[in-house]
Amino acid sequence: MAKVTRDDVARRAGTSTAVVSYVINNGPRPVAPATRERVLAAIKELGYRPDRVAQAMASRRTDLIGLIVPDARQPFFAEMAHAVEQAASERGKMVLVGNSDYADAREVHYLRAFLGMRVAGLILVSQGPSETAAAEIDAWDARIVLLHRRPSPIDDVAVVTDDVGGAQLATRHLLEHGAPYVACLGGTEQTPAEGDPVSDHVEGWRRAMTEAGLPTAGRLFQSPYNRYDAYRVGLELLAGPDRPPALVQPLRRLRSASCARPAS
Amino acid sequence: MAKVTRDDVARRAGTSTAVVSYVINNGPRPVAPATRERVLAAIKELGYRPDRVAQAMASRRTDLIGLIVPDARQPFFAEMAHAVEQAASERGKMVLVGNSDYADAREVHYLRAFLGMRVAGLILVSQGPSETAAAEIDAWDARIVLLHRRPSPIDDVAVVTDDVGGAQLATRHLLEHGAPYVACLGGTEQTPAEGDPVSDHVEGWRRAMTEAGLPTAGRLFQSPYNRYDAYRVGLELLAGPDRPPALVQPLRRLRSASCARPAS
DNA sequence: GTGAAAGCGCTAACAA
DNA sequence: TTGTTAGCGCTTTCAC
Repeated sequence: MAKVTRDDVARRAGTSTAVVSYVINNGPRPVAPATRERVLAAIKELGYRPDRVAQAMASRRTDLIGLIVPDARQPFFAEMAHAVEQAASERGKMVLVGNSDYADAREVHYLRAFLGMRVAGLILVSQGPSETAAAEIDAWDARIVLLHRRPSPIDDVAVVTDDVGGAQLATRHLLEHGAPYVACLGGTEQTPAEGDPVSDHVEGWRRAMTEAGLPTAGRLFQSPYNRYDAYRVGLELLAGPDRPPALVQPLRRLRSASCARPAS
Repeated sequence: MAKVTRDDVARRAGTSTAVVSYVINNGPRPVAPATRERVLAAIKELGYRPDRVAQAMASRRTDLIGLIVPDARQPFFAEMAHAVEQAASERGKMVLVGNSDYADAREVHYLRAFLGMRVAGLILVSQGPSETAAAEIDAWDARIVLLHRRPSPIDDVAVVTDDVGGAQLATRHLLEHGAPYVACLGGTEQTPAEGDPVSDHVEGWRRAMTEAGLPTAGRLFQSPYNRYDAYRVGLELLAGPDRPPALVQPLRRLRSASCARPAS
């Protein structure tokens, strides 16, 4: 099937190519009802589909949203990706998904690729503080939003949960229910970076314990950063000789969110 | 930061715009080493990034791969999407992901949107036989591949597992291990469509039972099409009065695959 | 309300 | 090996 272009439609409808555009885009100029009908009929008869690439080229904007996540196989990010896709779809946008696999290089790779594709917007669930990523973002003054994590080198609008507050609330809640103390199972704490959800959870737990006058020493447990190991460590902990009376573990589930805007 | 175009680079390097293209694309014409150096230097100095949309427009091909799945939140499809993305990324392609959410309309929507975006290729994990989807595919003679499911109205290259054979093997295996009979937990069997993995699994189980001279009546159980309900039904079954001696349940995990090519 | 035409930034003939 | 230039299919300004 030979490609049908806007010119074919115009010819068939006996109008100019501009009018065809006006009909397709509902603007920017008005079109007489009768003309519009002729154009629509021609479009249907010819099976015309506008070429989105050409549209993007001429209008200088795409209908693409880029989404970079550490690993979309993880239920938390899978859920996130699905939600983003749904919201985008409702607004006539398509979503490019990239997995950074927790690697700086891949994060930068997708940043570069997506921005080069002139995405209308980019959502970045950063996998950690990365100077190269920050530099890459600066190079294109692009519309980007950080989600879930707010690594310090990148200074953009961010949508994050109140991780410190949440963990603090949870811990306080358990204490109020009579637990003598609360242990915390908090991921591998290497460089407790600000803006890292797990670090923030641990911080929230620490605050709640401290405000209750309880020591935290020896009550923070760690496991590799995935559900299987966390589960195993949790079981060991609960079955061991020093079974804690209560335990908080950072849940990876998006609920409410707060929005931080950079000074700019 | 004002947009840097290829023309700026050419001017800066003191060459023509064509040479800049030759350098960027490593062809189609050779470039003298010295000239190449000047161009590369100019690119770096100016922070030039080729506009992928313009490239696509001019070359009439994008670096986009479309992937349509029923629901990327499900581990099976999440795994699949990740694998596709990884393979695409290795080949310099980006992946557009669309969830059909098991709805014809959404499947067609993404088919139309992705093909309109002139994706270089499209992978469709169909959510079921759909005449409209088939029609949409025919409308664009596009490069598409069916994955996991091969609904009858769509006649394209398909990559699927041997679902009948797999279930048959599993059932036979259990019987050879001495099970008096094998029950099957097989999803909601509405219209046992050919090419639907679960229908095929059931068929495989049926064949193995039949070849062993065993009746299947009353031994096929059904549950809604998700892991939670399947788990519940499975538990009930195993705890009930008619606990079957052995049970096969279609696993949703990709292993080996066979490739069917249409007559064309 | 409609049409002519100038780009959008790049690729790839074709010419030199 | 390098340069010139005609498009790619569409949007949008501007004149009618």
